[in-house]
Amino acid sequence: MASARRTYTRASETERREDLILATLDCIAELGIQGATVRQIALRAGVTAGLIRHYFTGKDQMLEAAYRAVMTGMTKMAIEASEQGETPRACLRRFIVANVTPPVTDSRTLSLWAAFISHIQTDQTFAAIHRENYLAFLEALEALLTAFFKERGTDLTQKDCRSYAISLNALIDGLWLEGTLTSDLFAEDEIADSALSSVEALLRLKPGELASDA
Amino acid sequence: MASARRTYTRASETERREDLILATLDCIAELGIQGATVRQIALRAGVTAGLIRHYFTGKDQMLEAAYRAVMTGMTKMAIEASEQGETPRACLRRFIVANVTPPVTDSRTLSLWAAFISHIQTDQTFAAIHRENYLAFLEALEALLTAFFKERGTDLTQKDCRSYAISLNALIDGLWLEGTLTSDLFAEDEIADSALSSVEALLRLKPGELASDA
DNA sequence: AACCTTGTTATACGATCGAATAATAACCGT
DNA sequence: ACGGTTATTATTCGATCGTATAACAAGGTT
Repeated sequence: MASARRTYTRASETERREDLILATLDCIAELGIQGATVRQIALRAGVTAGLIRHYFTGKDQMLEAAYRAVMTGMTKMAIEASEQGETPRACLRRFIVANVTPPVTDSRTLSLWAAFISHIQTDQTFAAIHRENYLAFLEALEALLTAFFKERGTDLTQKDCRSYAISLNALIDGLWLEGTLTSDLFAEDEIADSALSSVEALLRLKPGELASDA
Repeated sequence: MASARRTYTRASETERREDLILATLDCIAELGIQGATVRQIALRAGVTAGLIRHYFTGKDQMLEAAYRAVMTGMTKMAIEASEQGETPRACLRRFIVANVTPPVTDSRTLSLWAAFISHIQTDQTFAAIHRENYLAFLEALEALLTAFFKERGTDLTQKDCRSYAISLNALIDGLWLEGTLTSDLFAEDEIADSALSSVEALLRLKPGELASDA
């Protein structure tokens, strides 16, 4: 009566890592970071807990990998959206809207983001990951702004561009936060409309100069 | 050789609760929410772990109390700062600056804020606390805006006022976040200056109309 | 000064955590 | 088809978690 061992299939390293990271994110989003235990994660990934230490040196390293996955996923979605625009103006507009509408505004994503942010002060690696992504986002925004103003014929010092990027980034972050945390308080397109008209105001454009389809 | 018991002094209920909450916040800020265990909290509060359940029904309830303490503390500081202004314009300006400068921009506070935010999706009580404070902040901002525009003679529909408040709140939140998370990237007054000129832009004021001392 | 209330300590319990180790089965090269 | 490699499972370990309970001492009352 030897109890049979579980049957299993071997997976490629990248595939397995990905599964484990996704399972980690599921746990954090649904159960909080407290509920993201190696056992719970393994359960969701369909493996046993011991396997985690075969792919990561420990739980901490896996959390770091998960943080990277979340942040790069967010910026990637926004950048890809902007690349679908045909003019610098459309690119900028798409980038802004993408950041304050689904799938970027997602309660699950926010939950993950906040859980990791709270680790930045404690863990130096998390701080480094944050900085990487913050600077990448800022750079993307600066590039979009530069192209936009160049097309308009407005010349812009690099300093002003950076200053605009910081403000716009703050506004976008804030609207993303509010719109996601308190989504039931806002109408369908209220946040997106607010984002566009606010950006127009921040850049000292005329109303509709960025948002209108004309 | 009976081992002596610890000597202790009885404290008033409010005092003891406060100590325990402060100790909780210390733990979360320095060790992360994972490190905020009943034993560690009790250690910092100078009591033994069992006492916690004499003042709270459990650890969760104490965390909720701690969350309330953080949020009311933040909004209180900003509102008190605004009340020191003598004109509606000064009140608004002070309110904005207070939200993006110390002691509100404090890495410790941010750490606490994020840790609690990540619980909002999981715990309904945390969601309710968040909503209370968000709405209170929005109301305070709307009141400041109403007074400001009334003094200027600009009439403003309630809808526009709300819309402004949402945008301003987002900008303030975002700058608070960036300025605190990445404080070493910015010069002394860069964030505060950026906040004021951005608010001017958002409200479609002329540059300096809000910020200048004139 | 003896008593009563209760804030506080001390200790124990069961559950669960992350990590380590040994056994095993799946896949690959031959 | 077979043997070697190793990805994966299974099991165990010590530490630590939140909670429960009992013993105790501090401070007020009479």
